[in-house]
Amino acid sequence: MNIGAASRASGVSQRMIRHYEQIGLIPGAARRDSGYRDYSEADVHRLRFIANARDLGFAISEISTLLALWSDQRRASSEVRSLALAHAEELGRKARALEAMRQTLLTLAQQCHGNDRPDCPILQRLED
Amino acid sequence: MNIGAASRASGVSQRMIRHYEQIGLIPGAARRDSGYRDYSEADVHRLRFIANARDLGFAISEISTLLALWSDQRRASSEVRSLALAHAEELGRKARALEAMRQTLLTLAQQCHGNDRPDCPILQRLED
DNA sequence: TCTGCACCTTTACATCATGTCAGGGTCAGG
DNA sequence: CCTGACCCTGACATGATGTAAAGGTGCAGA
Repeated sequence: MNIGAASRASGVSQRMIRHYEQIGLIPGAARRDSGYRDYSEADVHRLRFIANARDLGFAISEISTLLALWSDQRRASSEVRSLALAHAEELGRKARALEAMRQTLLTLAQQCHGNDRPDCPILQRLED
Repeated sequence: MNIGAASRASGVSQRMIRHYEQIGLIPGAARRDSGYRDYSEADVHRLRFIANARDLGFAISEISTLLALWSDQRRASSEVRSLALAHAEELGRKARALEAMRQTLLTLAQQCHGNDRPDCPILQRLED
């Protein structure tokens, strides 16, 4: 399977497939005589795994660990679980930070009459 | 005031002060004969404004607009308000996305007994 | 006055994940 | 054999920020 087909089958862009290969997240693909990369079903399976992990917000370094655990038949599921929980906590931190910013902005916007006069508590707050 | 003092007074790193100057977010600083940048209290005030806006998650392009509105005495506060509300909505979108990822991970982790056996619903889910 | 240290200057490279473009080679059908 | 679709590598861009190198400046103390 050429890279285009592998990309369509996995949902990972050709650009990122080559990138993942370059940074060592996935092994170098087999090559045809022409130099074209050649992917197996197992390769596509791994790419889908990566795409799903990315969708859950895992960073490449975390995915690298997940891939190792995935292919380790003797792995302990507790390792995967604690990685997932740590990541969930990190996501929660980020979500709460964004939410706090949002609340601040909403409060300020509420205090801003939003007419065509120049005074605005939002700008005043930014000056402090 | 040299850049180091301006940095300490505003909370913006020297690196970012120079960067903001380079990308045109702030005007080029006055220079001494030595070539050293020289900052006024007004310059520091503007840098603090930028730092506060960054803390609220505004992107540089949005801050550029905010700075223009800030220095425009004839501005309408409604412009500032709608910019803030649009940004708040964007923050909400991102926060909800992170929260959805987090919930997915928590659900999966709950289904994972987390012992030393290899089967793990988290990894299974990533395979789909 | 010389010396040393703290500060300043510019330039460049790194991050992270991803897009896009350029300049070329390959393959398959008509 | 030509054409269009595909593939290759390499390079540049994003956004916000850090760090490092190589060199000039300014001031205080010996």
